[in-house]
Parts: sequence; structure tokens; C-alpha cells
Amino acid sequence: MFHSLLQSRVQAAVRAVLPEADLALVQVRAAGEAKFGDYQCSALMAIAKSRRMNPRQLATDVVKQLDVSEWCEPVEIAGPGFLNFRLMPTAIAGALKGAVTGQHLFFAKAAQPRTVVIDFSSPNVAKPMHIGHIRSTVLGACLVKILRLLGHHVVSDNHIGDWGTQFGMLIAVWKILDYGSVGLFSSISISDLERLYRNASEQYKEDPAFKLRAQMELVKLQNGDPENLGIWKEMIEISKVHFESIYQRLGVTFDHTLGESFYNPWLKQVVSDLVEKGIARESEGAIAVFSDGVFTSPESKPAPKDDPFLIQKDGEWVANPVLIQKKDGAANYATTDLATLDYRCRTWSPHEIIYVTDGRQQLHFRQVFATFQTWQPETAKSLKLTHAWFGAILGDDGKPYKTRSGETVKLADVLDEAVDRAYKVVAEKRAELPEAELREIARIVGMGAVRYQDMLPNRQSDYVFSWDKMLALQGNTAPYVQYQFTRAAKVVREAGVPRETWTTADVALADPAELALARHLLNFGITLEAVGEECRPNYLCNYLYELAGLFSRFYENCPVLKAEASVRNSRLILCEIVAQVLQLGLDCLGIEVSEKM
RNA sequence: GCGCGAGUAGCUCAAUUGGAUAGAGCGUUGGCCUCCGAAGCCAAAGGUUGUGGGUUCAAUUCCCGCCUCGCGCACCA
Repeated sequence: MFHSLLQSRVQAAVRAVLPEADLALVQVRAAGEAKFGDYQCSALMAIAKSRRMNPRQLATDVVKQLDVSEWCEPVEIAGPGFLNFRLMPTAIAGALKGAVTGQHLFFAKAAQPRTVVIDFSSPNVAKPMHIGHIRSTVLGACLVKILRLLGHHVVSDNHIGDWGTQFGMLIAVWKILDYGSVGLFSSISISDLERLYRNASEQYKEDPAFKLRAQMELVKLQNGDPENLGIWKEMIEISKVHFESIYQRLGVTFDHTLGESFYNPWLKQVVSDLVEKGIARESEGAIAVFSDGVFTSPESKPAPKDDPFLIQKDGEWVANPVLIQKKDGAANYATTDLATLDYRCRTWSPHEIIYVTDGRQQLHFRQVFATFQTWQPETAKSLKLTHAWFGAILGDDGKPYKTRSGETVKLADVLDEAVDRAYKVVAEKRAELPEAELREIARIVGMGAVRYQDMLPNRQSDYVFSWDKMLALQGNTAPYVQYQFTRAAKVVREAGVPRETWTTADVALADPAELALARHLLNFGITLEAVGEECRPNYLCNYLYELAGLFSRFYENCPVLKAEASVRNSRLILCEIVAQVLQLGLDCLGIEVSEKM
């Protein structure tokens, strides 16, 4: 929209004044506050500084070369050298016209589409999905939607934990308790598996004989024993039924669900390849990747703080390697992730891979990424590896959110309770509506509230889970934004005039509330791009909250249906576009809207 | 010990990555339904951005020291 048009004009003007200036510095951004105009450019101060020029003089020279009169009021030079741009109401009205006639919705498809693999959700087999999985699932799903909307090619992959040492003990208990006997088989649920898991890990810790048996069962599984493979597959199927029920409720789908086990055939090869290339070596019986040379010759240069394979201990840099093979010969987490990374590059040739996991895995991913860069430098050059990590969900006590009895909180229970609580509110507010409709609204409000609460905080912060705050009807919450949508949609619905008659009308913006609302609409695209670049859906939450608030103020101050014909049509268009942007924006967050609520 | 985060209004959080007078909600105080849905709107009060330095036209943001909290640091994933 306008910011990119203005940006190229300013860049051209700067080039005319200073041909050798770095134009990449010249950015035009949405102004923080309305009194400074709609957009601002602060780059001239930086450029003037590096050249020891007077910034205001440079600004004056640039403005002389700058013609943006088709969109803006005369450009204002403010303070030490800001350029402030204020759009003319006619230009804003023109953009709204374009939107209502379907030419755009304030964003543009990427000029250079990228291929992006997004790895998210990743629950573990034999355990129910818990509260912690919501962040990865909801964040990842949001990134998938936004990047696709912006025209990128996205591959979503659910990297489920279906391989690992826990299956030894699980199979052992399964056999001891005879889960496989006829009749019992078809009725095993995820909660049975969970009990099995708890039972198994207790015995594993306390009973040496059981531990031995578990290890034996694991070896048999890994060597392809048909019985153990069958049990293992059964556990995966049971878990997948459970995962699917959650994903269906959340409206999340994946292009692929390639679990850890999928990469099993390549693990040995990854290890031997890394050893052959001298990247990994034997150490204390295991095979590990060490720092690439800095540690072994400390006199060459000081150890960089950002080397993930070094750590300072008692004033000296010592090795902090990553293990790719345990001394019993088995592969581990890093090995699987390296094989996965390799597979994804071979299969999809992505420009970027985004991993959405919790923050505790930061070191792990730094080590995996660094290993990959020395292992496959050519591929790594054109590949961006992003760890979009997030913080913990805490209870009122500031500790990880648990049930009263100290167990992890199951995701299914959270979703149920959100909908139940929403139902109570809806049933009270809209008692006249039929039961089925109340249920549907409660589902939309409850599910929306859970997601919104999760994406609103900066993802890197821990946040405190609060039922009251989540379903609050005011403030920066999903119900507030959803409510403003229903108001806007209802005005359009009740107008009772054929769409064609009002969409062909002129848009005239006069009231300050109309102008403020329209101006904010223009920033939808900038916001989507920022979310995609930084993996921060909270930008979108805040944008939509502001849009909803501006609409609400417009709604209070500017009658639509009762206004005279020309004003009425113009305001109808505003309502229609606001409804569209709110709906699409919420959809990017995975949140539905309702015509009534 | 080292690393990665966090510390902003009484509480829960923002601040588009160095921009102009640090913003919301809750809570508190006070207004607005004869008016398109009040799940709404308006107003007031509330701040030495943990702390001490530094960098510059400009610092919540970048650099250095210190304090508090969370997480991580070799065979779990």
C-alpha cells in the first residue's frame, strides 16, 4: 500500500541528492501517533550523521526532490529531521474503494514467494496432548496461514515423537498387562496409554528386573521384531486418533505427519557421514560433535561466545559437545533432527525452516543448526533456520500450570472448560436464542478465547493462565474483537439495499472517527508481513484489537443506517471492509466469527 | 560457574527492533442507553522502564558492571 509507494519515492529522492547513499536504510514506516501523520521516515538523520551533514538541511534537499502530492499533504520536516507524511482523505477513500470492489484487502502477495517448512505441534505418542502443546500448535498454525496468505509456499509438518527409549518400557508393560488380548484391544484409549506410561516409568525407576526387560524390548523393537513393531504401531494409532480429535476441534491440519521414526533408516548414515567428514568423533564411548577447531587450538583466537559447542568453566573455555550417538550405539534427539533437516532440504529445497518449540530447546537447536552448517555448507548458505521459541504457561503461583493435584493440564480439558464457561456467558446474554445456536456461539467464543490469550503475549514471555482474563468480554480479548465483527456485519446485513448500489457509491470520509478507522485499515498488510518475518502473532492481535476499538468509536459517533443516502453508503462500505479485515485477521489466528453473539 | 530469557502503572501485559509526550486492559473514581446490539463508549488518577555507568541529535530498545527471578548446560526428547 502507501508505505511502499512512499518508500520508493523517498529512495528515488535520496538517490537524486546523494547518489552513493545506502538506500536500504531508507525505510518508511507507519507513524506511531496520528499527530505525526500517517507515515514517517527517520532514515535521513542516520544518513546525515554518517556523512557529518546537517540532518535538517539534508531533509530539506530531499523533500525538494520528492513529489508525493498525488497521495499526501505537503511533506513536513519535523524535529531533528523526520519526514512526516499525511495522506489526503481522497487517497484513503480511493484505497477503500479498491478494497470494497475486491481489488485488494490492504496486503499484497510476495513478489518473490519463498518455500517455508514449518515444524510445529509435535506431541508425543502414548501421552495426551497437554496445555504446553497449545502454544506450538496455535502459533505454528497461524504462521502457516499468514505465510500462505502472503503467497509463500508452505509445507507444514507435525514431527510427532513416535520413536525413542520410552517404547521399551511401554511395550514391556503392555505385554505384562496383556493389553493385546482379544476384546480389550479395540477399546484402548489415550488415557489407558497414559496410565500405562505412568505405570511403566515407575517400574523402570524402581525395579531393576523390569528395567532390563524394557531395554530388551527396545532392542527387539529396533531390530524389527514383528510382535513389538505391531504393539508400537498400535500405540501410534491410538495416539493419532486422540491427536486428530484435538486438531479437528482446533481446525488445524498438516501437510505431513512424519514422526521421528520416519527418519530411522537414515540415522546410521548421518552418524557415519559426520564421522567421515571429521565433524564428529568418539568421546567417552559416545560419538559427539565438537567445536570446529577453536577449542582445540585456543591460542588461535579467543573462543567466541556464540559458539554453541563451547562453554566457560572456571574461566576456561571447555567443550560443550552435542551427542549424536550414545555409547550403547543408539541414536538420539540431535541425530533425528539432523536426519530430518537433511530430508527436508532434499525433499522440498526450502528457503526457510521454522521450528516452533518451547524455549528450553534453544541450545539444542543452536547446536543442530551449527552442525548442519559445517556438514552441508552449500545447502546451509541459502537456507534460513529459525527457532521460533516460546515461553512457559504458568499458574497463579508463577510455577508451570498444573492441576490442583499437581498433574499436567490436558489440552482437551482446557478446550472443554473454555467452551463451558463461554456457554454460561452466552446463555445469560442471549437467552432468547435456541439451544443449538447458543452451543455454536459458545464453541466459537470459547475456542477463540483460548487461542487469542495464547497468542497475545510476546511469545518469548512466560504468561500466567487465567480463565477470568481469557473470557473477559472487554479489553484485549477475542470476544471483544469478535463482538465488533458482529456489529459491523449486522449493520451491513440490515442495510437492506443491494450490494451493487452501495459499493458503486463514492467514499467520502469526513468525521475524525471515520478517518482514524480508515487509516488503520491501510496497515493490515504491514502487520501481516511483520508477523511472518518475526513469527510474532501478537502483532496481529494488537492490530485487530486496535481496529476493533476504532470501529467501536466510529460506531458510537457515526450513525450508518440513519444517515442520509450518500453518507450512509460511504459508511456502509467502511463497515463492510472492517468486517472483512476483522474476519480475515481472526482467521489468520485460527479464530472463527459469528453473525450473532 | 557459564549461557539464554525476563524485570515497564497496584495487577496482567504492549511498545512494529534506535524515534518525537512509554501505551492498553483489569482494578479505583466519575459520566453516557427514547438513539444501527451497552459483550459498548467517554473522562480522571496511576511511571526515575530493576540498578549504576557508557555510546548520540535521540535509549524501554545498543554496550559494560551489579541485583532478583525462570530455564538450560554428555548419552531424555
